[in-house]
Amino acid sequence: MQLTKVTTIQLAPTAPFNFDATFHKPDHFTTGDNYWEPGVRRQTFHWLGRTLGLTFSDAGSVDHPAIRVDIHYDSQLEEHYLESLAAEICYRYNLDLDLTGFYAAFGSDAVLGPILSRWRGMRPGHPSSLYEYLIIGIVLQNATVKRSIQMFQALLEHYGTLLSFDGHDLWCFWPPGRLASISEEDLRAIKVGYRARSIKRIDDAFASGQLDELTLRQQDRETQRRELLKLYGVGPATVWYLLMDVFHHWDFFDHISPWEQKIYSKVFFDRDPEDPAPVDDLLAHFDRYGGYKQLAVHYIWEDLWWKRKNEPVPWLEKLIRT
DNA sequence: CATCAGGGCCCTG
DNA sequence: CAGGGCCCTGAT
Repeated sequence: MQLTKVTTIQLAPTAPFNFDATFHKPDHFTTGDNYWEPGVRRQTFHWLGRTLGLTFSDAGSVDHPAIRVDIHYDSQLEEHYLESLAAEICYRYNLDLDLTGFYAAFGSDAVLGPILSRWRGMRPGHPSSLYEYLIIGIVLQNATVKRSIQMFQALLEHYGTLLSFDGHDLWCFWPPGRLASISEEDLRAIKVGYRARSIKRIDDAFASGQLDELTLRQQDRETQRRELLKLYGVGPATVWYLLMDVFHHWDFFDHISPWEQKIYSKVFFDRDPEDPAPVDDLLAHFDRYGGYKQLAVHYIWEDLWWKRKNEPVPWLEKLIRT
């Protein structure tokens, strides 16, 4: 689908704001639904029944931030639609997040201090809706990175829409309920394996109205956790990611998967990844970051992945099963 | 060739 | 609460 029309809006994040570290997370695997280069991020966006192509451009500085968003579309967008889209972008990327308390508390911390100044203004966040993130979470399960990418790409190519805009072709997610007429067998045929059942049931849950993202955002964390765990195929690992990335809770840390345990062990305790520190020791260690523990670990984690992007980190390469 | 684990989760006993 | 099984892939 060619998106030939363009309209532009400006967003004003709170200062400080780091464009690249917010709009590109080097630990997220890349597929054909977004394209980043310094100062520019292109991505598809499914919002209120419309498929859009978005180009985010850095139009300011860390201390005087501004984001230009070129919205590529094909049918008329009303003013109130643009307003709700802007609010949604703001939510997903945490453009209103106030980081001053976090920086004040840990700016002079021996470990965190240098990292905070290196990435000053970086926001946590994720481009996906709850539905989209659930699908991604399912294809991450029990698979190597390469296989996850393969499954996700196959899903996009079968059920998504290829959007052409701004000189790029990027895949856009399909809407919840799209899989109603698709059988579990159809999904298995594109090699998602036993995850077909989880994907089907998640799609059903949204189509039937059992789950509504905007309603769930208003609930407290434990309600969110409980509701998400009701979904077939969603367990502790997936719900942990969701509470952080989709629901933006920064003050809890209760799960560490085996591959992350090895990396944290090396980073925080300089332990041999083959003989990692117990999960409970790591969780206890994170307590020092109090109500900011997700933010603290996110900063340290992203710092590591940016480092790897610029130069190989030999011990880390071994732990990434591509 | 065969075997096995991988960025989990469900189900059973 | 422990452990087997699961789709597929590629490493060994």
